[in-house]
Amino acid sequence: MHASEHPGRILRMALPSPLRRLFDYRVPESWSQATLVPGVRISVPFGNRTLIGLLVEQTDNSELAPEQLKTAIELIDSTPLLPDALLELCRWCADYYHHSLGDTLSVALPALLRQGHATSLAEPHWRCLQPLDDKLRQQLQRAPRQLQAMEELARHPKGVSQPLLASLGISTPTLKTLREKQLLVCEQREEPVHWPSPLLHEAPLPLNADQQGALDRIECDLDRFHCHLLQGVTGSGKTEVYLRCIEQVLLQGKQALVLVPEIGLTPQTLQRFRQRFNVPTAAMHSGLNDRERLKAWLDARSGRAGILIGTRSSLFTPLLRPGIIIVDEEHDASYKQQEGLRYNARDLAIYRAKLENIPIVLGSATPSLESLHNALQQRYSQLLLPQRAAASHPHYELIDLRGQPLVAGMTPALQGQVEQHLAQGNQVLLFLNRRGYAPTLLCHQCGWVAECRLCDSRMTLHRSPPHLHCHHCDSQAPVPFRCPQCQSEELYPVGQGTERSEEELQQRFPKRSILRIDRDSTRRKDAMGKLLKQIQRGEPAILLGTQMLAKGHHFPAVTLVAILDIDGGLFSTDFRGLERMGQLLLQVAGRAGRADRQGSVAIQTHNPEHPALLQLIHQGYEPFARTLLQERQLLGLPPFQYLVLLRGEAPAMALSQQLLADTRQAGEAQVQTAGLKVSLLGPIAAPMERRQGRYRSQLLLQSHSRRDLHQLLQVLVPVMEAHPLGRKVRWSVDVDPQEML
DNA sequence: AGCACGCCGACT
DNA sequence: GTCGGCGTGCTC
Ligand SMILES: [Zn+2]
Ligand SMILES: [Zn+2]
Repeated sequence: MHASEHPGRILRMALPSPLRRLFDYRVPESWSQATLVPGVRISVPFGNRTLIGLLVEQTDNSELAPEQLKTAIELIDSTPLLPDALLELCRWCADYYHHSLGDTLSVALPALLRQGHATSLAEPHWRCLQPLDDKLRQQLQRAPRQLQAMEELARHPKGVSQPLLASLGISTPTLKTLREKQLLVCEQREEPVHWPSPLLHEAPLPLNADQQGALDRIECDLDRFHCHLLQGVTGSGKTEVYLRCIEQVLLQGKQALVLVPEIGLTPQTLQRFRQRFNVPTAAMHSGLNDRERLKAWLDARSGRAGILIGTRSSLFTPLLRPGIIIVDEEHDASYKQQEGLRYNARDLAIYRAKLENIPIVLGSATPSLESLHNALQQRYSQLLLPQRAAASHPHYELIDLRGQPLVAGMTPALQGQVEQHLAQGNQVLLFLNRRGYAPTLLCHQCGWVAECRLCDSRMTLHRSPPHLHCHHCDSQAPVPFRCPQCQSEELYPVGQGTERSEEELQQRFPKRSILRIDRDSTRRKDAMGKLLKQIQRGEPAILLGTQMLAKGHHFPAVTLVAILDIDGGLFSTDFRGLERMGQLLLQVAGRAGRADRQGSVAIQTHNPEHPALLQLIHQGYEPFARTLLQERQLLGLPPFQYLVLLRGEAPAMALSQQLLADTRQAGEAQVQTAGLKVSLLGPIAAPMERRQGRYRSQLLLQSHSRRDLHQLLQVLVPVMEAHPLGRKVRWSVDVDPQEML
């Protein structure tokens, strides 16, 4: 330890680098001490480049000798970019997921701030200085562009921002000309921070008794940390409860953070919030450009926005006066990041609520087993919304596929039902979770199947346009005309994808409109909107689609939902397979039924006796989930024990196996010496050994104790970092893994 | 991760 | 002779 000659003159920085440590710098002589608070951005020399990092703390001693330290370059902020709570959240997150703090902060901050952009988005505003009278019109008669600009600005005497004017086709040179004529003035302006009143734009909907009960419970702990699990079936009015909670929070002058799944942030969702409240609602989703993202972030931080709605990474957005966090569809897998910093936004949201001492509401019709377990253990309050606001519970029916002749993947019985519902003027939704034409292309003569060059998987056959496509690595290939093995021309598609079902449905129901909704049919911009519009008209139609159809959208004219093949979900290799199946099934089923009549749900299966499936449809989600919880307990799986998955992938299997085997050995030694209660399983080859040309294997750590797991990783991560194979093998630490694949 | 350095094969 | 492959080391 070296003491510096000037106390407090060493800057401990988190830098955007995967290195899991902090870096010390000297303060330039010229800087004043006063403004150096943790959380400000500072640019520093790093190797032979310059990086922008965040100040973590100031100290007067360093592991390194003073002459080994470089001097910081530039102080970018006078006030911290992130408030204490957010800094603490990022520190905790980096620690819990064993990630570098600098990289964690990079995930938390909008790209423009990482690059050093200012924390204000003041825009030039133009305002007119003279009324646009006839005399002035006369003067500008021969300058139509200038006249257009004056007309626009005369309509908005308070001024209009330059980008908005540009979008109306009014160019900056035109405006500058008018300024020279003393007709306009330009000023830098930021939007006001105060909220318009009244807060409400429209009156809230009346609540039923259950909704009121849930709201009362949440309101009674509005000023402190508490976690609520709001469990309500589709159509039970969860969103209205959210809106009423938010209203209370806004009335106290505080803000709300609403997290939604990746595909949940539809224009309709946003509209619902903006229609209810006059207070600005900021949205953050993948469709924003860097500037729009920064604007939303700054609006939340400054308190300008009363509500921030966003997907996973919005969790890291600071709020000036945090009041509540809502996690909608809390069971959704998209809350877990699947690469880099593998955080779970739902779990971090709970920790954030604790830090900020505010309530959090987890909402779902089909809660994750983790959250349900916590509610059953009384760690969360469980708020039930059992009734569907309008329609009654749908009617479920299992259809045995065994030995049945199929057309478009449907048994004769199901075809009959479809016909019947269409004839009554209703819509029918067919769910098939498989894109493309067929999952396999097979040679009838020799048994050859089209496989991916880079993965241990089969290529999916697509017809429009014709090609083979690997859904695991995105590689594509032309459809062969002859079998590459035996030259036969008898190449047959095997299995049923949405494209093929669409084709067969058109033959089976030639007079009906068939609307296919999957990633391929909605790829073009606007295509989704068009399809939704057509569905919303309510004319009889068959809607055929994948997961996309199940999430977010409501189809009031649908009275029959059919799941063409549930069996894939019943026998997944992943331990969450059944949980996922149940959640997806109920989510799809929730599309059935309208206000005035009961909906039907038909489920086709080769396993009509499957106990979990029977329990789900006869007793509902919670009994089904309780059974799964018992199984998890017996098997030592989450939420009863905790898991960490160490993954490795390399150009050869031996490399990643070796790294993980050595890691395991180091782990066993540590378990011995430190007396940790952790089991190490593996390394084993991943369920799909080769993916994108890389061989993958994994080492599983399992324990009753999060503390022991954490302590073990504290040793193992440096072992992997220092291992000579740690470079050749791409490895990652996945705490609380979502998928084992 | 990024970037430099350095050591070997194969090209003008 | 040098151009460039990637193994190795380092980043306050
Ligand atoms: Zn063949
Ligand atoms: Zn592939």
